[in-house]
Amino acid sequence: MLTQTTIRTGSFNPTVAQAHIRPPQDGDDQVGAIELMGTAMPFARNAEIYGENEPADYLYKVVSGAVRTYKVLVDGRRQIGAFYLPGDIFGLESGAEHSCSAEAITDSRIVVIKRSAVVALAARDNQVAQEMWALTTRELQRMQAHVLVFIKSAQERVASFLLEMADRVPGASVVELPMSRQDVADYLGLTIETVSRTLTQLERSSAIEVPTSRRILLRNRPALNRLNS
Amino acid sequence: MLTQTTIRTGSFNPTVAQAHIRPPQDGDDQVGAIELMGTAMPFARNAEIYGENEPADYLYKVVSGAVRTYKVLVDGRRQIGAFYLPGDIFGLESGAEHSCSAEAITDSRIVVIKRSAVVALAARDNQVAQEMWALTTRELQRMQAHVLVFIKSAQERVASFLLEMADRVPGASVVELPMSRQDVADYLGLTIETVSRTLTQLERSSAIEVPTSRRILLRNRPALNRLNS
DNA sequence: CGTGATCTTGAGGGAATTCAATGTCGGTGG
DNA sequence: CCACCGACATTGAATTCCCTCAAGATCACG
Repeated sequence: MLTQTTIRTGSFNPTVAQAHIRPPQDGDDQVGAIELMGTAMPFARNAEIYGENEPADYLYKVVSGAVRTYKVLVDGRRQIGAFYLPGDIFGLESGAEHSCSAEAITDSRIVVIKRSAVVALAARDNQVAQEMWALTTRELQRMQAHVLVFIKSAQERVASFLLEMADRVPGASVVELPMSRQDVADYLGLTIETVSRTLTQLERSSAIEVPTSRRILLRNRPALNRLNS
Repeated sequence: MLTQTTIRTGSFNPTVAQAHIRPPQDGDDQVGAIELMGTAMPFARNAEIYGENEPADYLYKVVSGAVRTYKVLVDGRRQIGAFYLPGDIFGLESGAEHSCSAEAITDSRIVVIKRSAVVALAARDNQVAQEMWALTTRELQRMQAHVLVFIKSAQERVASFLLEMADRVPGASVVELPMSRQDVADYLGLTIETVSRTLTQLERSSAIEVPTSRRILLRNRPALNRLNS
């Protein structure tokens, strides 16, 4: 028994509206044709978007907010597989059923796309089919990269995480974390205490600055990159 | 610094033969149309099949033998992402370049398929396009399942591994491991010593039997499943 | 300003690693 | 056939890094 995590209460399981055309908006940047189908839905903080083993009839795209996907063991240990930020598409990991659960980290707006619509479109338009394949491949690469954190020390894991988050908002060297320490811990395979202590260490060594718990300044990227191995 | 692994010498980088039609053979079971294109190539034990960041012009299918895909950190720590056995297709994790390296674990025969041929086929035949997407999705699911081992104890990791391997040769409750303890360790995020000790523990508790180091009998599946959480 | 949720810090313990030595197996050559 | 060798595996002892348990600090919110 390693990490013991209190199980969160996912509370909100939406009845999904019909797909229809909508005008483009912010968060539209990852895929061409696909983003035009579907309708943005609000999800409250900690609301469940879908559950593991539920039928996977939809794909999802974050418009605003943030999402975590995760699996839990029977005893409550939780492993977060990925965080999704505005512009990201998720729900690709599914065959007939979702292989993970997904929850909104903060209040979020999410475009919900009927999978069958995408499949139908892909059947007519090979461009779309290729895009879906490519998108899934990119997700697979992301996972394979993520697995590397688990052979790293706590310092290295946290440094990798900060750099990873920083790279997702290009240019800025201030990281605004939407997720709690517990989320970070469950993403990195550490405990909340170790994450906290490690951030303090990094701050003491002047690699970062932590003005508020959710805002982190990268003061010395080379140092962090060195830890990133 | 956690696991330190001696870096293996991948030595053999094949010049790949032209794709052409060949009759079906053993190991043909995962995909319909795709397996008919390409030609089986021999790879020696520990030979490199492809390297990380090499252009990804081919897909691969194991006919006989076994393959590992992995990433290494600069200091030599290695994380194995997956093992592939006869019938399995690998190399899907690639965009333009491979995101992992791949090596033959034992002497192997591997069908090498020109990616462009698959893409061309997929462009004409939506069935094929769907199949490729589905195959990549399954790979993604496999990875997501694998990530769960990293929140488990050593006993749980080894038990999971044995059950996973056993499920890939349905029916048999004897697992014939093609890979070394080091490979297992780098797959599970443990050290070789911990893997060894854990197997001994499991044997002492009568959950398994280890007649030779590469052959493992599952004596008490319920006990192993309990550890699998 | 109290209350709960979240985060930080400390002390102590434990599981896995590290380091080191011994054991086993398969092959090769005398 | 057996002795030797190297690769691989097992076992032991000591260490370390992270976890657990516990207390206190900070923050958001009513």
